[in-house]
Amino acid sequence: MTGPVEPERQARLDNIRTPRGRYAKGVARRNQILEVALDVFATLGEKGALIKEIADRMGMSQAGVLHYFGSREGLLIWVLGERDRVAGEKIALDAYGDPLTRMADLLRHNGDVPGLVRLYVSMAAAAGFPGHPARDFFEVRSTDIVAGLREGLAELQQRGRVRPEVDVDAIARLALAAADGIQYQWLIDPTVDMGAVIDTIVALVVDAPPPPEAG
Amino acid sequence: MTGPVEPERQARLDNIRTPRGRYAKGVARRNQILEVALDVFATLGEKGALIKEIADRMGMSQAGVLHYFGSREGLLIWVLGERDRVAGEKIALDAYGDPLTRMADLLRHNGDVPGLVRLYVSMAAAAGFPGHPARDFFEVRSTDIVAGLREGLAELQQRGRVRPEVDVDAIARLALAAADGIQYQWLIDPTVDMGAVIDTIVALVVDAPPPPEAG
DNA sequence: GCAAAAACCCGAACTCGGCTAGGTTTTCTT
DNA sequence: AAGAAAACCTAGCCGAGTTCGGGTTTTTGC
Repeated sequence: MTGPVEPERQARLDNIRTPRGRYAKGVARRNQILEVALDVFATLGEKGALIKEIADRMGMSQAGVLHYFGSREGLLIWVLGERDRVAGEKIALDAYGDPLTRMADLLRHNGDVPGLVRLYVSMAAAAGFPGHPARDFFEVRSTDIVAGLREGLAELQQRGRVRPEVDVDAIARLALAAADGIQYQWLIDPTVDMGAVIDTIVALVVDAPPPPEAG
Repeated sequence: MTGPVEPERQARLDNIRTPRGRYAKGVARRNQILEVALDVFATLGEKGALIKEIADRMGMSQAGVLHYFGSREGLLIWVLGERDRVAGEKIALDAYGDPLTRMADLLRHNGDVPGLVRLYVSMAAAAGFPGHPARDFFEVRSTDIVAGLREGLAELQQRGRVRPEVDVDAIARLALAAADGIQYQWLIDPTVDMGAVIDTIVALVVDAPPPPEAG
């Protein structure tokens, strides 16, 4: 997210004492913590993801972990961001089909990591509180997702695979809501097929692609 | 929910000591606590809903409150049930239109009680954990809702207001997922119209009612 | 009506987890 | 090599839920 800034030069000119930034060891450690935390959340869930647990696995103290993230919630937010980044990479690979089908794929992939789904859902709930540190994260995130879906759907609409009377903005919002909702539906009943919900939307809205050069 | 049982007679015959059940004062107090808790959650949200706060408003001690519910989570579950009950009563009054439109109404009504929505969402997330005491509650609840929707939609389908090729079961699940998802969408952006998402589904699936006895 | 039983309810201690303060060690810069 | 800042630890505080023992109030059987 935030790469290492380098305000040293300008600050030097201003004769202002500049912070050094993290040491090499520090950034490595920080990434390790993130990795471990991701794993802990995935297996133990948020409830079991005590910073004590993470610290133990890292072979360091609680305070040591806190040193990097300030608070437990701070760590949580970074874990979410990391999860998004990883998922984003994965989805970028097989970037075929319409945006909704891609979303369905992503959801099915989420079926492998219940701990993270749980973390995501509970963080989202907590972030609903005004002033919550993660609120920004989710706000940006959902805005981006809706925008992406709308764009993709509008393109399909221009190509004639979505009927012109369909309100692509409404569909985009519906898809996001359904995707979010089905995840915690799935948490209490793991037999539900998360992708199917999005498929339902696709079936209602997206027409089959035209036969390849009928002739 | 659980009325005062009366196994005294049989137990007497068996010469077994029977529990007395709650006293009149007890059930009254319990209901008061539930009412207060509902209000506290609605205004302060789950984070601020300390049992200390509820106890203070009741003019009693934390332990006193706990006496009735065993644990904080126990209380939370009862609050959710109570909220469902109240909402159910309200929706029963204006029981017009198709089931989806009724659901949209309910969602819009939820816009008045952000604290409860927050509680619901975060509890649902927590209940995702295996063995969580609230898991049962949510399981039964969503099963019931999906069944109700499916039934209502099937009826509409028979009356010809839903096209025969539509999979009512899939739509029911989609609607529930969308309803759940839009709620926490709304938590982080209160400007979204929660009902609109369901309306989108209605627009896709439900045809206009036939003109009243044309001719 | 009068015990006795059971529910009611409190004060106080205990637990557990996040967080802070402050000091010590390690790493980097010059 | 020296000094400054990051890395990291120990110790302890604090807030919130939970437990426990015991006293008080309400019911109920006789």
